[in-house]
Amino acid sequence: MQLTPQMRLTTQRQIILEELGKVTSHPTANEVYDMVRKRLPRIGLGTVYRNLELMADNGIILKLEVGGTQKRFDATVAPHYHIRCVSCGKVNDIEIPVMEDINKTAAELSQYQILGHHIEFSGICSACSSEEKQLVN
Amino acid sequence: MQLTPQMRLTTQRQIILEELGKVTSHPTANEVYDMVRKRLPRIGLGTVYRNLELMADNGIILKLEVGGTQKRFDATVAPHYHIRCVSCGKVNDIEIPVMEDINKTAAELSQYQILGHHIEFSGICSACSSEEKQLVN
DNA sequence: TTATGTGCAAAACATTTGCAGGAGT
DNA sequence: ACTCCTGCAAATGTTTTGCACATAA
Repeated sequence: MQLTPQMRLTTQRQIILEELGKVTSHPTANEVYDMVRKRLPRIGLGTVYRNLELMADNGIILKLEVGGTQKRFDATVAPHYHIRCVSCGKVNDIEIPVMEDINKTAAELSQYQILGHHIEFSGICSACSSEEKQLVN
Repeated sequence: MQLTPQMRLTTQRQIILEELGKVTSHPTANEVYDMVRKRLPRIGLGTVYRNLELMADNGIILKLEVGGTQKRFDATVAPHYHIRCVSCGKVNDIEIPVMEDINKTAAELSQYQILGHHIEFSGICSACSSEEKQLVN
């Protein structure tokens, strides 16, 4: 997708951005669609996909290419890391300091022009581990 | 998918594993299918998916949930990190020492039971950056 | 006014699954 | 023999796209 300097501020885009900003849950495109549809019942899923993609390309939001089958979106563009529960699939932020220096290390140890990095932890969230205990009993 | 202790050694499984072991390119399921089909022309894509999934669950291979639309598979199960070219989409290993300690840090700073982590760098590979130069000229 | 954006529906991909027949143990 | 596994094809799930109409600038 292209960076279009003349990107119009449409109602759909405003509301997508507002709704994404309200949550910390890193929703999938379909979840954003459901949230937005409460306010704009006639919006199309294609519009949601197109605009999330466009905003991600323009650095307004973050597209997370994490584990699981669907892409997720995040209104927080400042660098940070994520943790995914292997049991329920939910993705959360994790408050670990960002390692700025490893990009330099990576540049030295590879033939690539490094653009960035992302860390994804995997684990079991507290909600799922208490469920697990209940099942065992 | 389940861990079945009585997992049979079929021709299909042997060949999938052999072919995956031959390459360092982290192929997608479809690419594995193409490789395997040269030796087993009647194998089904479903069989490839089923077996890659099964082997990943048993720790025989690694399933990479990296950027891009498709999952990728890796015969090297020892912990290591990856780098993806944002231009051509290829995924390579990157020889950066694995940080074992950050799992502990993550456990302290979160409510999760940490199982592991993965780092994915993004950048532009040397092949793509030389192409880029040619296009500019 | 006019280029850009939207809704809708179809298409394109990626992956999973049901089932009848085949093969490993 | 008795499971487990495979090939095939259909189903499912996710994302992209074509197009006629709508709308922001």
